[in-house]
Amino acid sequence: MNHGVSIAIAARRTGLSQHVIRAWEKRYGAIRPSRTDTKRRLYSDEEIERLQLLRRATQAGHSIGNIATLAVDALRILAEEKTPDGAPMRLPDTAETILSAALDAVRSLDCTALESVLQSGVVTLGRGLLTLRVIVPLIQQIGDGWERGTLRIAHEHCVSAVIRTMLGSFVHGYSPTANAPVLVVTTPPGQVHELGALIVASTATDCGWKVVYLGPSLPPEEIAAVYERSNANALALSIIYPADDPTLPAQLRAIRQLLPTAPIIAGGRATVSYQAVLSEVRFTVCEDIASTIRVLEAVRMARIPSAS
Amino acid sequence: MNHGVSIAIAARRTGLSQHVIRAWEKRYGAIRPSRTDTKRRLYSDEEIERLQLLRRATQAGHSIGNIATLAVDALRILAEEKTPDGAPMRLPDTAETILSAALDAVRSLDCTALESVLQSGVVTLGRGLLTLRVIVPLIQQIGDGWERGTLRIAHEHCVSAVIRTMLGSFVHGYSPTANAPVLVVTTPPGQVHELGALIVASTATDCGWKVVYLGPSLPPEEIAAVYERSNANALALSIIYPADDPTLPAQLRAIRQLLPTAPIIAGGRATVSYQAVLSEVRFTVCEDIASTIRVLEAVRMARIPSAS
DNA sequence: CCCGAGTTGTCAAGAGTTTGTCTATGCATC
DNA sequence: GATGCATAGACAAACTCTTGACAACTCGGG
Repeated sequence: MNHGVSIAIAARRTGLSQHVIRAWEKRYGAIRPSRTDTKRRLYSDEEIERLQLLRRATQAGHSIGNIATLAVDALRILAEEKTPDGAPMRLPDTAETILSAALDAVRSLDCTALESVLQSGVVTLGRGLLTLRVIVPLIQQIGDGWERGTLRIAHEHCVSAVIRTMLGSFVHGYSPTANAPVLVVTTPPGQVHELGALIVASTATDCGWKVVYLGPSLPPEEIAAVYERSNANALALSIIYPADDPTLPAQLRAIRQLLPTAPIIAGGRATVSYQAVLSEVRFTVCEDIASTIRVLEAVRMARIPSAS
Repeated sequence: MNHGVSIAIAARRTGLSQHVIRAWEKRYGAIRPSRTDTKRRLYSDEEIERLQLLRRATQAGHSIGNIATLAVDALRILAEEKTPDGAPMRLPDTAETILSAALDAVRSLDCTALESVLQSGVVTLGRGLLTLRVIVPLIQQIGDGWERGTLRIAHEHCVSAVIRTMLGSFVHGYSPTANAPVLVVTTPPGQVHELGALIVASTATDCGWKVVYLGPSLPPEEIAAVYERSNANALALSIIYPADDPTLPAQLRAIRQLLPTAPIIAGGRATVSYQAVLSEVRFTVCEDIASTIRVLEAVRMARIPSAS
C-alpha cells in the first residue's frame, strides 16, 4: 500500500519534532511505523493523522502517557475538546513569530514560503487563532505598508491570493451537524473585497454553523433568494473597502425589505461610514471577530430550542 | 516505432540531472530505457512520464529507494496525480459521474456537498484530470445555465468560491525544485475573473514550474516588477471576460514594452477578440490547457541550460 | 515548604544509510 | 578533434538510528 514518508516529512506535517515522535514511539508505543530493511521509519497517512491528533490532544492538556495507546476515534474526541479558559499561555508569543515570518515571506514576494508559514501556523495555532492573531494583522499590515509605499500592489495581490485560498479551505472544513444553524455570507454589490466575508465564514464554520458562502458583490434579490432557499438562520455581510459608495444604502435597504425579519450581521472597517443606514435597517454591527462570535452565539440561542 | 529521446532531452523534460537519471536506473532499477546499438539510452514518453512521477513523489517526501520500482499507477497516487491524455480507460466515465454529481450539488446550492464531490474527484482523477474534465466543464455549464436563466447569479458565485479555493490549493502544492523554471501568472487590468489564471497556475505547478500567482487585474508596471524580481522565465495572462475592453490593447502593449524579450503566454476565451493586438505584441496564444502545457514545455526546453 | 519519584521534551554522540554530485576513462557521434 | 554519452567508482552532505543523559515540570507526602 502506501509506502510511507520519512520521519522528517512526518515531523513537518505534524508539527512535532523528530525527537518527540521517536520518544512517543519508544516510550509509549503511541505508533508503530513500518520500517525499511535498514530500520528507517516509514509513516503512512493514517499514522500521521494519529500523530496530529495526539499532538492536539496533548496541547489540550491531556498527558501523552495516558492517551498514547488510545484508538483514533477516542483521540478525535479529545482533540476536538475546547479549552475554555485553561488556554495555553505561550501561544501569543508563537503567533507573533509566525506573523513576522509571514511578513518576511511577503516582503521577499515568496508566496510558497508564505503558504508554508501559514500552513505550519494552522498546525500550531489552529484555525481560529491563526485567523485572529496572524491573518487579520497580516492583512492590516499589508494595507498599511501599501499606503506608506513600502509594499507594492503586487505584494498585496499575491498575499490576498494565498490568504484567499487558505481561508476558503477553512469554510467547509467540518462535516455539517444535522441541525446546525445556517449562515449565509457575502458582500453587498460594489463591495469587491471578499477577505472579510471569508473570515466571517470560516469563523462561523469554526463555531459549528453550516455556512453558505457566496463570494463578493451579490445583488439583494440574489441574497434573499439564497437565504430562503437554504433555510438560513442569519445573514452576514462584510463591508470593507469603498467607504463612500453612494449606492450602498439603497442596496442595504433593499436587502432588509426582502428579508424583513432575518438577523443580519454587518462587519468590516467601512461600517463606521454607513452607521446611519445600518441602524435604520436594523443590521447588527460587529466591530471585530470576537463580537461577531458573540452575536452568532446569541442568534443561535434565540432559535426556538425545538429539541429538549 | 517511437524512437525515444536522448538522456539530455529527458533531463530537460523531467527537471532531473543526467546524473540522477542514471543513478536511479543503476541503483534502484527505476527505469529501463531501451538502448541504441551503441548502448546509448533512449527514453520513451512513458519513461519520461515515469521519471516525472518519481520526481514529484520524491518531492512529496517519499524516498527514491522505496518507490523506485513501484508501478506507474501507484506512483500516480503518491505523486498526487497527473495524466496528460494517455489516460486509463475507465476514467472518462468516472469524470462524467463526478461532473453530474457536482452539477446536482450546484443546483441544490449545497456548497458543502460540491466541495466533497470535488474532493473525492481529486482522489479519483488527480488534479490534472479533475481540472480538465470536471472543473472546466462545470464552469462552462454554470455559465450556460446562467445565460439560459436556469441558474441564478448566486449559483455562479457560490461555485466560483468553491472552485477558487480548490484551484488555489493546487498552486503551491509542491515544494519548489532547486532550478525549476519560474512562471508568473496574473490577468491584465480590467480582467477580474481569476479562475482561468488559477487553472494555468495549477497546471504549471503540476508540470514542475515554480509559480508566482498574483491574482487578477494587475497593472503592467507591477507585473513587470514582479517578473524581474522573481527571475521569471515566462509570464502567463488569462483573458476571459470583458471581450470588448477598449483599454486592454494599450495595457498589453505596455506589458510588452516593459518586458521586451519575455515569453508571454495568453489564454482564455476572450483572446479571440484581441487577436490583432496579441500577435502585434508577440504573445503566444493558447486555446486550451493542452496547448498551454505544450507551450510551457517548449519554453522550458528553450531555456539555456546555464547551470551544471 | 521542600523532597523524591515519575513524566516529558530536548539534546548529543557515534554509527550507519541514502542520495545527489563528480571524476576518470573510453567509446560514439558529428 | 570537439562534444556528448556510458560505466565505474568515489565523495560529501544530509538523513536516521539508538542509546543515554539532562532539565523542567507535576504531584503526593513529609
